[in-house]
Amino acid sequence: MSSVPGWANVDERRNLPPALAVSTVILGIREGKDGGPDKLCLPVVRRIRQPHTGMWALPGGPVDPRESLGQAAGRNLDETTGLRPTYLEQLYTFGDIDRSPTHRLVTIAYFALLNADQVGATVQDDNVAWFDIDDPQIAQMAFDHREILDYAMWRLRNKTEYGQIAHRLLGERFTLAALRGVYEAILGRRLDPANFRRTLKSTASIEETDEYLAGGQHRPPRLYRYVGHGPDPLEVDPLHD
Amino acid sequence: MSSVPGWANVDERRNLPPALAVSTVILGIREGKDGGPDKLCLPVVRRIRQPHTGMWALPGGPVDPRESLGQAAGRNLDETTGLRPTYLEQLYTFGDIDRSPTHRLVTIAYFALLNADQVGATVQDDNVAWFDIDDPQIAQMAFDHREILDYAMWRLRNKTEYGQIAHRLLGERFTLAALRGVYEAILGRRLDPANFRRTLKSTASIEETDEYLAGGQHRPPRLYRYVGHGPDPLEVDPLHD
DNA sequence: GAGCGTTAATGTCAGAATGACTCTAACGAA
DNA sequence: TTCGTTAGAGTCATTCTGACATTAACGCTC
Repeated sequence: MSSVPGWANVDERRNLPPALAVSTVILGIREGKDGGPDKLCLPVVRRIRQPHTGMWALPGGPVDPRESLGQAAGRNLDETTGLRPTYLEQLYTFGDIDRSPTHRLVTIAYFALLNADQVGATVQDDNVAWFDIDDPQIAQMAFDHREILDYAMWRLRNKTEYGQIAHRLLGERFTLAALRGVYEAILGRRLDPANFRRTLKSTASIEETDEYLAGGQHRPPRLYRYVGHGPDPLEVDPLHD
Repeated sequence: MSSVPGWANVDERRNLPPALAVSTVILGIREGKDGGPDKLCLPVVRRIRQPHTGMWALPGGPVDPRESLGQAAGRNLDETTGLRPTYLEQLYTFGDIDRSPTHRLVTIAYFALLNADQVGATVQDDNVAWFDIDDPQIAQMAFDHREILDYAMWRLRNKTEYGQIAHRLLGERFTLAALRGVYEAILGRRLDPANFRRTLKSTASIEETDEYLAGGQHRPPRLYRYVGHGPDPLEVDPLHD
């Protein structure tokens, strides 16, 4: 383990308090190419400092003493990518001793969702890029960020209540086919359209509107709306679910 | 907000890095009194320092720079209560600005389980006590610890895989009735013994032994064993579930 | 030892939920 | 008008679930 300019060396850092940071996995959905299934995608930032210079990393940064953890996640996200997601939830805190080669770093990981028209709309910057979730270019990431991403996907797939999550990846109104695309992207398998319709119609959180999506080549699909509980909080607090 | 001896005052602490601590919700199970349902219970410690002096709090303490977060939780647990649980899992990180009246405090909450013969076996100390989960004496706790406890219960109830959790609250071998008692204590309602048996027999993680529990007044029940995946890790890492 | 009370363990049955599939409706394009 | 495609409703067999009945095996009492 080598000493890096600007950082305390190994012996010194043992007595420093751990640095506190937040990182965020931000997922959006993008239509599948030529009839393929929809894909989850995310923005990542290129590291311009030591360690892991040049590698892709999750957006994030230090926690200011005057802000809460959720606020820190939202602010860092805005500053590095210009994104303001509609959903933000705490994932897990990573604090292994050697997860950063240069100093002791404790990172609170967050999980965010973007609706369709925010996907791709980051600041113009060569150091920010979007990748599909299975793109080989992010098979390796800085620090343990690839593990954080895998954990986020695991959590997403094991959510019991999808209604909330699916509707935040789409807009205010959506077709059942679009919603099914979201489910298929998350679960990684095709779903029967008829059965999907039946089960979703039996859940109370989605209701049909009187509008139809015009302009398509075939029978126009009805638009649906998510009727969740209450307004959209910036941070979903699991204490009050 | 008053200045407390030994702590930085409000203006000063705004520029200090947040203090990092761990706290643990440790649950065990205890047989119901006179035929009643089994009860979940936990040890708590009395605060002997500012703030919230005299109130009950979750066991915990600061994170040492040389240990991982899980190690910090286990060590603090052992030092304050003498307990070494068979299961330890990270819950959530609490970091609101005003959760401590005296300083900025970020707490990583952990969740632990004890098997039956560890319940009540804490160090001899007037400042450690065991309470049933619904005991009015812990309706209020120091800091936001009551919210942490409520969140731990919510998480426990919403676990999809109970086999692992239930068996760690019992010993190596257990009867189906005892296992049902655990489920009933967690879910807070009675379960049909016949249906409970059926569903559990269909899960692969529990297998029957050739032994029976002797000494009872009625037909001796068969003993079962949990056949989990691999050895017991001190810290369950959700990345590799 | 026979009968009784209690718990262990198995069996049955109806209704709900689920997956695979068919059928009809409504659009644009040819 | 016909055709291809997607929207949306319906059918049916299988599985899952909750409620309840039945049999087995102990200790206890008489």
